[in-house]
Amino acid sequence: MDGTPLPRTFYDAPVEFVAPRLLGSVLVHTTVEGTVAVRLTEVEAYAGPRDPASHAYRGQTGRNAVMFGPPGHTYVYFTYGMHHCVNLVCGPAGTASGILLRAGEIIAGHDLAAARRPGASARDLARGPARLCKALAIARPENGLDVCDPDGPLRVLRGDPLVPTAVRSGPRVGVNGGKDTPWRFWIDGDPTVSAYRPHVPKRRPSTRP
DNA sequence: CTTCCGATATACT
DNA sequence: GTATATCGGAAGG
Repeated sequence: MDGTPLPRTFYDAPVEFVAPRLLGSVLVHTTVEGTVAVRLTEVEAYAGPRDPASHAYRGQTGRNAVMFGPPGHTYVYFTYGMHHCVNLVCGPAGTASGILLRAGEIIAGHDLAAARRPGASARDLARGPARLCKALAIARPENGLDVCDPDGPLRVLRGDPLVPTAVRSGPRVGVNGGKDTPWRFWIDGDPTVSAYRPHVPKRRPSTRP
C-alpha cells in the first residue's frame, strides 16, 4: 500500500478484468469516529443490463442510479430490510457495471471496527458484504462517493502485489440468474473470505393449519 | 461445524 | 402479493 488511490482509469475497463485486480487493495473510511481500513480479499463482478444477476438488469431505478454514472464511485444499497452492501462502479459511464466488495481483513482501526461489530472475532469483522459495511460505517450517506478523490472520506488505495496464483474464482454467492458465471474472486486460503452459500429460494409460509 | 428462521426495504408481478 | 448480491441467533451434532 503506497497511500495513493487507484486512478479512475483503473476502474474504466471491463468489470471482470478489474475485479480480480482489486484484490489486495485497501478501502479506507474516515469519519468523526476515526479511520478504519480493510484489505480486500473477496469481490464479485456484476455486468450491468446484460447480466441477469445484476441490479441493473432491468434498467435504472432510484436505488441503482449511480451504477449508470462514471466509474470509481460507490454504489451502496440497502437489502433484506436491514443490511447495506457496497460496490465500486466500473467501465465507461452508462455501462452500469459494478464490483461488490464481499470481504476483507481489517488492517487499521481495529478497535473502532470491533466497537461497530460487537461480539465479532477479528476474522469476522469484515467477513461478508454487510459485515464489511458495518465495520467501516458504510451506509446510505456513502452512496455515490468518489473513491479516487485523494481528499475524500472514502478511498481505495493500491495494495501490495499478490502472487498471481493467489487469486481463485467461482460462481457468485446467493444469486439465481447467471449462476454459471464464475465472477466471484478471492484470495486463496485467506481466512477472512466468506463462506460460499448457493442460492436458496425462501419457502412460502404455508396456508395449511 | 450444521440447519432453520425471522427481520423487512426495494423492486417487481 | 412474491423475491432478494444477508446476517445473527437458536438449536442440533
